[in-house]
Amino acid sequence: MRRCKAEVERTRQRLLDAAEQVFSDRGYAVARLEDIADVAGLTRGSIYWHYDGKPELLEAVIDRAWFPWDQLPAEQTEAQPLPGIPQMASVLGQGIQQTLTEPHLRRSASILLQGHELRHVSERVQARLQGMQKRIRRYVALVIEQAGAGRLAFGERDARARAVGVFMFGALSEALLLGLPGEQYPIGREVERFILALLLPGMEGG
Amino acid sequence: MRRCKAEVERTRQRLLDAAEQVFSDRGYAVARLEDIADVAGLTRGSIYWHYDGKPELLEAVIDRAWFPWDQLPAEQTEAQPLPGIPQMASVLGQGIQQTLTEPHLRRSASILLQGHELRHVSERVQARLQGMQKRIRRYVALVIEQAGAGRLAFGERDARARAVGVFMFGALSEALLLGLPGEQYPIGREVERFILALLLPGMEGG
Amino acid sequence: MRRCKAEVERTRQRLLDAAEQVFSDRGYAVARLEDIADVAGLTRGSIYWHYDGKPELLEAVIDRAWFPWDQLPAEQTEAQPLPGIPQMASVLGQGIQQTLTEPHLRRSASILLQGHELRHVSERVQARLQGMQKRIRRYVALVIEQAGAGRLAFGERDARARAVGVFMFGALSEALLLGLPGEQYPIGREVERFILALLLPGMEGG
Amino acid sequence: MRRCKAEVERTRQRLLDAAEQVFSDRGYAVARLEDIADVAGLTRGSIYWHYDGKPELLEAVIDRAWFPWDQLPAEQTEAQPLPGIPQMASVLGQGIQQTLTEPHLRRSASILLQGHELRHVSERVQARLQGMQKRIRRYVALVIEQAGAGRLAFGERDARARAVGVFMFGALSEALLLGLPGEQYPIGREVERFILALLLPGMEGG
DNA sequence: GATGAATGAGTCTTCATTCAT
DNA sequence: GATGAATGAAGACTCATTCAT
Repeated sequence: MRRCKAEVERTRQRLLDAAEQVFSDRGYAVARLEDIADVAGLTRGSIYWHYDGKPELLEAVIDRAWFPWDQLPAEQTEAQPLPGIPQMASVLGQGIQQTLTEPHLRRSASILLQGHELRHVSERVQARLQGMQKRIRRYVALVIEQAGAGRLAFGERDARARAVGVFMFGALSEALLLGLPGEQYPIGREVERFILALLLPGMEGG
Repeated sequence: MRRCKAEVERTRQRLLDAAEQVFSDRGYAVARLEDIADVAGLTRGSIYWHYDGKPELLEAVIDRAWFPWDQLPAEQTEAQPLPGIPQMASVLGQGIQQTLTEPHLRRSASILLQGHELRHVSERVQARLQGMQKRIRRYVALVIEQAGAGRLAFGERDARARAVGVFMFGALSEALLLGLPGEQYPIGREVERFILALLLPGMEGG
Repeated sequence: MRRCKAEVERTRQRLLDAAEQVFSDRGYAVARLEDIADVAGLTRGSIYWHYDGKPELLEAVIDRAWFPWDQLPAEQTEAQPLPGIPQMASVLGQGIQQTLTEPHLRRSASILLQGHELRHVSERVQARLQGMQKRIRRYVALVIEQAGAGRLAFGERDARARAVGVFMFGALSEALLLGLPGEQYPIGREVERFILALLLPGMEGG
Repeated sequence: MRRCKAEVERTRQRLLDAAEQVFSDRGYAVARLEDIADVAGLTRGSIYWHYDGKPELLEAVIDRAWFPWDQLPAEQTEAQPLPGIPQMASVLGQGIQQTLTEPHLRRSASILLQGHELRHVSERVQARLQGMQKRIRRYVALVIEQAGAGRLAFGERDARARAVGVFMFGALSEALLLGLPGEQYPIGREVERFILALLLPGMEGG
């Protein structure tokens, strides 16, 4: 019965897909390993060959999920020059849109936002959320800095970067909690517009 | 032991307080009725005298919770004239701040934001969130309308009202999910500033 | 609030009626005191003023129930001469018919036949059944004795009396277990006919 | 621990045996799954691997139970010629005796006769009883028909068949409800004698 | 006499987890 | 690698019973 490594890997991915789906649909606490196994076409018992238990399965799901903003540069580099504010707004807006539209991303986001009750399961959830927030803020701050260098009062730059992060968080949370379908509503466009509305006035007017 | 009506009412409130706390601390699914009973100083069984079960207890908690924005006027009336944008920004900012600071409000908010998994328990959760969002948007739209009547492009007013709602949602979600303590961070002030930055430019400049 | 004795007695009867009904409908073990209280128009708590608990309520119901054959003479007396076999057959048949038709009797019988599981609740149930059986047998034996004195082999008389008892038991059990309505089927007449068929041949032919 | 198929089947039988015993001893409503598990040498939880719950366990017990009269021919066939009345009486009498003596049969019968309260659990109980009654009656009617063809008034044949059924029902019920031990009392012999007394006179005398 | 709030023991049921095969 | 039987702990819910009013 020994299968090649690729085969095993495929099974693990099927398992993660299933877990992702069930965790996001029913919520981690209510999700049953049997449901996950069913979706994956396996049995409860076999989950334990691949993962140590339910919490570890959750962590694996979380660790596998990569969001558009996870690749945002944290620093100005020669290889990857920073965009201007309009382009950044577009990138972030599209990130939101994609996250809400692409099933895997949407499910992963839904799991991460499942509330601080997951704290008791894995502190990695909160760490992941914090990391995402920090990354977005840092990126926005960098772009703002470059766009309007020197013209912003001390602290103002960070406040605006934070505002962008909060707004994105809100767009995501709202859509997921209220079940707004990503395909129909141009949430990404809204995000883009309001980043522009928020950042451009203070920049251009300088 | 039968007590006078007031005593019974106090017991129910104690029960709701306890449920609020335990539901928000551990999450609804993980919360044990025994914990709630313990916190309320009662026994598991007596919960069933007052409520039909765990879901009904959740609904009672949700129905009891009133947030600052639940009282926002949905229409312009003579008795209650609409404020200007700065005052509105202040009101909404303080609402966020109060919600994150006052324990009861914070817990209630935490429960409502516990993710769409609560859908399977009570559809009232989502209805409540939607209602809150609508109320805030309507209010903001009214104030914008009054402040800059006629000067906004069609649809622009609602878009901005929506943006305010999304931002507030984000501020709340972020603080609750990441466990930011309301007392230390001036989140309300940030909300206020964001609203001003978003709404004033388009108004005054008109 | 003090009511006269008659009033109290009426309440107790209402309670016993309710208990009789609920015990026979749902079965003793499944019957809830709340159901009984509801039917009686009282509350759970007040049952305890009249009876010590559920088992005692059952006993009270059993003790109140009187079946037609409970009055059968256990001995030949001058005041109450024994009937002939045909008249006895008629009496017993009518007893069965009445028990299956009259609601109170039917319910009581249903409770008594609820199986030996009631042993664990009150040994009075089995004692009652045994008593009924003995009484019927003794009576039948007396009547047989008188009708065909001397002509029956030793032991034969008791065997036939026992057979009559068993047949009546069967008619009752069958009707109650299978839910045959007393009003529509002439079960009593059947009992009568087969007592005749069983007893007359051996008597007359002698 | 997974064992071979035969082992699993043995476990199921052990479970059914245990359920049979506990259901008949304490009564279905009062029987605890824990007791059943204990008797079977398993744990409460494992019952749910094999059956969906308590009611389904009851049904499985009922469906497994086969009484002597379940094999009685429902029709005259060449392969299986009908017996005469004396032989039939002997067969039925022995059936009763065996049912009261053999532990499995006695327990199964005890469960079926546990009263119509089981209606609320599974309508299969009543259906089973009715089926048994019908089968016995049909068989007796066939034998009577063959023994005294043409000499019985219309309807008389069925009435006597019914009487036999009722008597058997009574013998069974009485023994079970009053706890008469099958080994000591010749109840089967009594049934046989009753049947003869009831059927032979009308046949031979014709 | 009656009520209804409160108790606490009892039981079903679920489900993560283990492990022989 | 995978299966499915079995475990055991945990939790929701029921209900007889108590008791202050």
